[in-house]
Amino acid sequence: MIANRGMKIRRDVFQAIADPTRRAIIMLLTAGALTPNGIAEHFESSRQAVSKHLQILSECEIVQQVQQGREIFYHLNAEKVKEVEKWLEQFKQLLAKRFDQLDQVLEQLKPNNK
Amino acid sequence: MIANRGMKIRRDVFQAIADPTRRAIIMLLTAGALTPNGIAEHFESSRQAVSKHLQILSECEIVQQVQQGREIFYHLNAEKVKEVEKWLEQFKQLLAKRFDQLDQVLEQLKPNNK
DNA sequence: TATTTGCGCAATCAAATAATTGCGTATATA
DNA sequence: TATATACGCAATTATTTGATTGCGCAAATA
Repeated sequence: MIANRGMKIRRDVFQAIADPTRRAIIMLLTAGALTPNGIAEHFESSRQAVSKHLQILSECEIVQQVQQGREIFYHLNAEKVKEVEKWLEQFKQLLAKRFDQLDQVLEQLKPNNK
Repeated sequence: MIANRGMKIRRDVFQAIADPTRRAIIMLLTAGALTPNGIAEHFESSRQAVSKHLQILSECEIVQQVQQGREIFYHLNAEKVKEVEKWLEQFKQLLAKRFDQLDQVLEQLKPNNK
C-alpha cells in the first residue's frame, strides 16, 4: 500500500459516536434542540469544549444548526445514526452465516450421521 | 470542569469501530479466525499496520489471540459488539419518547379537539 | 447608548492515532 | 544446522483530537 502517514480526517457517524461526550450530547438532543450553553449546563464541560464537539457533530451531519436571534439551536438529525444500525445489521448477518456453517458441521457430526 | 488537556486512552467498542480498517477487520473475522498476515492479505495494508489495529482491537477486547505454533490466530469476540447495539437501543428508545410527546401535541391540535 | 450575553474563530498545547522502518525471537522448513 | 517465516516490540513521524484561553462580533437587556 502506498504510504499514508498520519490520519485522514474522517467525518462519519462512527467518528461522531467515538467520543463519550458526543454520545451524551446526541442522547441529550433526542429530547429536543439546545444551545451550546444549554448543553454545557448538563455536563462538566466548558462551553468551548461542547462547541468543539458540536462542530464535529455538525461536520458528521448528526446535528443541524438553527439560528434564533443570538442563540443557535442544535437539532438532532436522527437519520444519520441509522448508518450505525446498518453496519450492525451487516455484522449480525455475517455472524449468522458463520453460525449456519457451524450448524451444518455439527449436524454432520451427529451420531446418527455416522 | 477541571482542565483535562489532551485525550485519555479510551479502549471501548466505540473506539474500536471508529476506524474503517478496524471495522473491515471485524467483518472479516466473522467468517473465522485469521493471522495478521492472513488479514493483511485481504487489504492494502501492511502487516505492521494490521498488527497495530489488532493490538487496539485486543485492548478493546473485541478480538482474542490464540497462539498456534508460530502463528497467532485472532478470534472475534462478537459479544462486545452488543454494547453498540445496547447504545443504539437506548437512543431509539429516547427518540421514540420524543415522538410520543410530539404525537400528543399533534393529537391536541386535531380539529375535533377544538 | 452602554453593558451583558451567546457564540464562533484562531492560536496553542499535550496526548493519542495511524502508519513506517528496523530489530529480535521463536517456530517451521530445507 | 542454516534459513526462511510469523510476529511482537520499540523508535520515529505526521496528523488528529480534545481541551484551553482569549478575542471579536452580533443580539438582547438595562
